[in-house]
Amino acid sequence: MSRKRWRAVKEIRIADVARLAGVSTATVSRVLSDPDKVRQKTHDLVMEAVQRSGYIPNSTAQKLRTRRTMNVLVIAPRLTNPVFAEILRGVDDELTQSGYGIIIGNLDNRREREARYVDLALSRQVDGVLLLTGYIPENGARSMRDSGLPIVAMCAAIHEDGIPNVVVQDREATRKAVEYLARLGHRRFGYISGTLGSIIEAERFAGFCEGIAAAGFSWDDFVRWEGPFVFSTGVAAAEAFLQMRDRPTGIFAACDESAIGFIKHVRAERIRVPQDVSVIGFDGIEYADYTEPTLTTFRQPLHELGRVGADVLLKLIHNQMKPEDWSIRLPVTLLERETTGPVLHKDYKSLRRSTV
Amino acid sequence: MSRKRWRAVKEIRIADVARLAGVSTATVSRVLSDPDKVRQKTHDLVMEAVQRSGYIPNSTAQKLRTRRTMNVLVIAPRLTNPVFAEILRGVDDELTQSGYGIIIGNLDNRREREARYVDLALSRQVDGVLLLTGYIPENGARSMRDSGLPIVAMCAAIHEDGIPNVVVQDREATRKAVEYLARLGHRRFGYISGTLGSIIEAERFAGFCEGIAAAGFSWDDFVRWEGPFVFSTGVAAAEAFLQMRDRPTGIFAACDESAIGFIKHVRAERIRVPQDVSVIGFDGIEYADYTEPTLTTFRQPLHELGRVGADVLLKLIHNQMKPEDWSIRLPVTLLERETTGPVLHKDYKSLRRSTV
DNA sequence: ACACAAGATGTAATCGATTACAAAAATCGA
DNA sequence: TCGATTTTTGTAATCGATTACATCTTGTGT
Repeated sequence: MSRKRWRAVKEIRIADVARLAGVSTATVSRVLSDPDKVRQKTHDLVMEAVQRSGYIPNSTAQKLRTRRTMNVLVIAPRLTNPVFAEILRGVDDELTQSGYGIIIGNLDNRREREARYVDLALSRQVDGVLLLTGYIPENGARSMRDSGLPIVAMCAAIHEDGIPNVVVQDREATRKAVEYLARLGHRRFGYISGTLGSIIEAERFAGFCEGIAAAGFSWDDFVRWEGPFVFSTGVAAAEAFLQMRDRPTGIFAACDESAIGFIKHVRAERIRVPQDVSVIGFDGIEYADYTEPTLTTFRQPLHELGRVGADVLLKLIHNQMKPEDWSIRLPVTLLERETTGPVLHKDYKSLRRSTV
Repeated sequence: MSRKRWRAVKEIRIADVARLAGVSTATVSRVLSDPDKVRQKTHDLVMEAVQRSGYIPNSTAQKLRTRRTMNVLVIAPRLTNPVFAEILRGVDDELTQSGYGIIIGNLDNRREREARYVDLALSRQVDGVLLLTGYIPENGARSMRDSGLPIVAMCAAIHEDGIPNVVVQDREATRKAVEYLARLGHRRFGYISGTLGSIIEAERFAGFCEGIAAAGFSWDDFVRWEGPFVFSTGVAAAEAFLQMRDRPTGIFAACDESAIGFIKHVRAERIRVPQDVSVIGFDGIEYADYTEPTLTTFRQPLHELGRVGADVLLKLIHNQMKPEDWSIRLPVTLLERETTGPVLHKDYKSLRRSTV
């Protein structure tokens, strides 16, 4: 009994308001959703009853009847990575404006958690899905698409009919990263990967390889360190780097966090950045402004990406477009800062361990 | 017509499955929610129909009937701050296990956005609310509590009947921070605030003042720089700091991001940390491991905080406790790292501008 | 003042599940 | 085999709104 005390609050239903105002439930509903449909006098009458009773419509009942949940599911690989937090801000800005809510699906870098959110989507708890993740093959995306649910891919492009892509030109950017390093005189490269199996990593690595080829290098001219999009991947890469005889001098990291982890770790071992090794990141997160030295990186238009993605999803939900009409690729911009520079040891093909 | 193509997927209802299996909807429902209540044979029959039709229950209808939404609202001040992302991870881990979903309410540091989420909660879109924010006075929290909605405060403690607090001992920690700096020989202090008007900032500043008093100093022995919990607050503080004649040597920042912003900016002006100025942060975010020098800070048990808060909320939702039974205060631990050290200029009460 | 159109309101069906209660079927003991 | 008991299944009410359609009011033009 006493444990019920805090929950014992009477729920006011639309029928209560109707009775209080002496009208039908239909009229109350109309006052609340389409005031022009009722006479001013009735409107005031009803509104007073609403005020007096403190009525707030039960949104679940509304959802059932109108068949719109006014919620969108956002599936993200990891929330602690500011990249996704920032995209989410953009999404939020756009959706909030239209009265939509956000249900968050956080994979925490564990792919198997995806299934749960696919189920959630398929049980019609949401009107649409924004996919900030993507794995190869993309079964989750397909099954949601097949169920008729509007869905937008905002990781790297998912090449499936009925799934518009709102992505950045990461492939092109990564290619440019290699060219940029090559132009600075680098001849031996390092690639710090992102989450294996993710489409986004595949895209970036493909771009990297294109860059290697375009600059006239071969597969033997780079090493690849693997790991998810986190700080520690960069640290692990740094450890491997420090063990090498012929160390690369031009490093590209598929995300800023890895780049930061790498730099922190090699500097602790008295490797100078950029004099001994140049590092280029990807993302343009705010942290990268506060590292020492400040990180050269590609800035993704994260907030805009979020807004545009949400906007496309809303258009899809409102049937204002066909999915195939939309595939947007936003540009990324290179921020040349302090972690990249020309190769100093011109005679060496690479920075040898003994020179440190 | 063609624009409808992607949405033209027949929805399968429980009645369809019932017809397919030759039973009533009640039986289908029972098979799905309480299989022991039906005969094995019927069970198999129904399950086959479910499989064949690809039936997934409409969760909105379930919610309406059962009066449980299986969703929880989490109101957070800002998602790009990893503190909240990390707490959210803990919350997510706990809630996902119990089948609950998370609706995110991101204030983006703008207090006026709170109203929207209070409405969302009051319209019964969620079964409970986790409040990672809190302002003075706490009207939002009160009105949700009054409506009978389970709610847990996870910012600093909200002192209201019916609202359990799951918080960290930030007041005590902040007091210790001052004592720690005093023990290192610092005599003049700086306090970089968090978001003004937030309960959490009030708590930390109160702790700071307690520390000042406890260590035998007066109001004249510290300066306070104000701003929200972001990097740029630290930068602004650094700018003010650089303009001062009698600079403090012991700085406490109410969050790690501000501390990092401060350090970055003063180091760019050739102030050495910790030789010229000691800085102590609060939060223990991952990025604080990667700054140079590494940040001395208080580590909040963020993930645990999230788990415990979610756990308390679930107990509340399931009526397994009364709110007043629970107020939990988790300890924070001081991580002594590289941004704090003894005062070098013993003769000076503070670091004068000319000595730089 | 009357006929008719336009506007306001009410009645009742509907969204898609769960579940109390009733009815039917299966099980059991004598 | 029969009646009593237990188990399984079905019928229909219910959750709380929206909205198509019917009905009743009001307003307009003649």
